[in-house]
Amino acid sequence: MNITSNTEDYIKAIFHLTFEGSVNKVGTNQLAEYLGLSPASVSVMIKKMKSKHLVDYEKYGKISLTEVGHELAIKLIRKHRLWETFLHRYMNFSWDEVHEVAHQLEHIQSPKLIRELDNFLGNPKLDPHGDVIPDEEGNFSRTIRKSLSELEKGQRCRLVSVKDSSAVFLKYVTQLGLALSSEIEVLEVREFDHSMMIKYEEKVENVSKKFAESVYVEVV
Amino acid sequence: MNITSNTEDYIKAIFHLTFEGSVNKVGTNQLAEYLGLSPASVSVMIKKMKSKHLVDYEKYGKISLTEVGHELAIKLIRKHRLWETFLHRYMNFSWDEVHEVAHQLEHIQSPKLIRELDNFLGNPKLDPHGDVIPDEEGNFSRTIRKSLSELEKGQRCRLVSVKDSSAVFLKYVTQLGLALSSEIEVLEVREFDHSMMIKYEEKVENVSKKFAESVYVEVV
DNA sequence: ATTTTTTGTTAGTTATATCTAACTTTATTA
DNA sequence: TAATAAAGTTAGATATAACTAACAAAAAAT
Repeated sequence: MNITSNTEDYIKAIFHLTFEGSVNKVGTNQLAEYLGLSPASVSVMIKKMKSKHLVDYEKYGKISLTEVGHELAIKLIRKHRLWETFLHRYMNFSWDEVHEVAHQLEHIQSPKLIRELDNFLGNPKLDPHGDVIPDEEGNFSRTIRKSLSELEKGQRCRLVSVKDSSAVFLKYVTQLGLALSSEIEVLEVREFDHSMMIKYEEKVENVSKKFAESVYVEVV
Repeated sequence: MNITSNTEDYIKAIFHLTFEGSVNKVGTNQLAEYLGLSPASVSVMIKKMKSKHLVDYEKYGKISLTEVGHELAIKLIRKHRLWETFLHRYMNFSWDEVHEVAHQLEHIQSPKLIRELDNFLGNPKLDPHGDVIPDEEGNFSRTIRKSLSELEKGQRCRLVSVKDSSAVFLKYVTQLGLALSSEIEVLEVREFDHSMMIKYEEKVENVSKKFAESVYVEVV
């Protein structure tokens, strides 16, 4: 019973939508939307994954990972984030370029390679987006992260990670002149659309609610 | 018209059997044998590859790579050998461990990654098995290599590369105490089975014809 | 409570890539 | 040259994983 790289994509997707999301179960349509596939394809695939004991699922019900599926997901996250770190540090990839290639690299099967890579990188704790890298046993701190949108007028914070790893979003962040560790002050929060006026490094910019929700911060 | 990683395996196999072999065309059965597949599967696949202009082929005829196929093969060889070098130098992989993982890594699609990797490694000319790494333009010196089996009694040589990259063979070479650059003296060549008695670093060993054919040397 | 909307499933098709079994062509040998 | 052996092909089946179209169940709204 070997797991294809396709199945790995499903496992990771379910993990992101459940464990890392706000709910702990996900529907087939929602999963299909996330993966960019038709609900029909997902429906069929989930049935196969159930027979492989990777997911808990009943017809017309919601999907969640089994213990085995959960462990596989964490291993994949670990691989993905270690590769991202490698690409960023040694291959001169910007933080908006790492995701796509790391997505390919995470499917490489070689426990030794991952152990050695982790060691080569000095057992990093965070990836280029500020996300925690699980250790070899799958342990990792689950810090309850606060998004910029939760702050109020006058509060100051430091950018610690991003919710969205897509190139379009990260390019925008970079273009604004923001990066991990940037210190931000909330100058104004508009009641109308929850957009914010923020100040950082002598710059003053207006950002949307959607943007503020995609940025994780640590209040200082 | 995108090329699957499966098709890439066929291209590399044809390259190894033709350009790197003694003939310049190969039959479906021979290719099937090399790839560990049934002749039927290969027959079907080659037809598809012909329609994609990757191979020259006529029914019941022999297979050879087109210009496009040849260029793709060299790119794959370049990727494979750069990854082998990386694994050997930085990930503590022995020369018998690199092949399998490099075979997975060579399918990663990212021209930037390969450029950066090449640069990171200092544009290496040889991989851990002593094979030449093609440069970005696909150029590489094709030295006519001499195998140990071609030497006569009394000749001395230096091990420069190996014909076979399989773990079983490389482990045997290592076990014998041989490695790249080892200096070898041919003490005896048996007419009976062409086995050889060789001397290196104060050791005297008997090796088969098959072994001697799998080792490339430079006469000194 | 019934209709409508949303969500999810099944059936049938397609594409890739493999297999075995049966058949055909080419090459070798008696 | 005719029989045999080797090499190669085709047909039909299987597995994975996707799709569309049609249908069914659950949830929401009237």
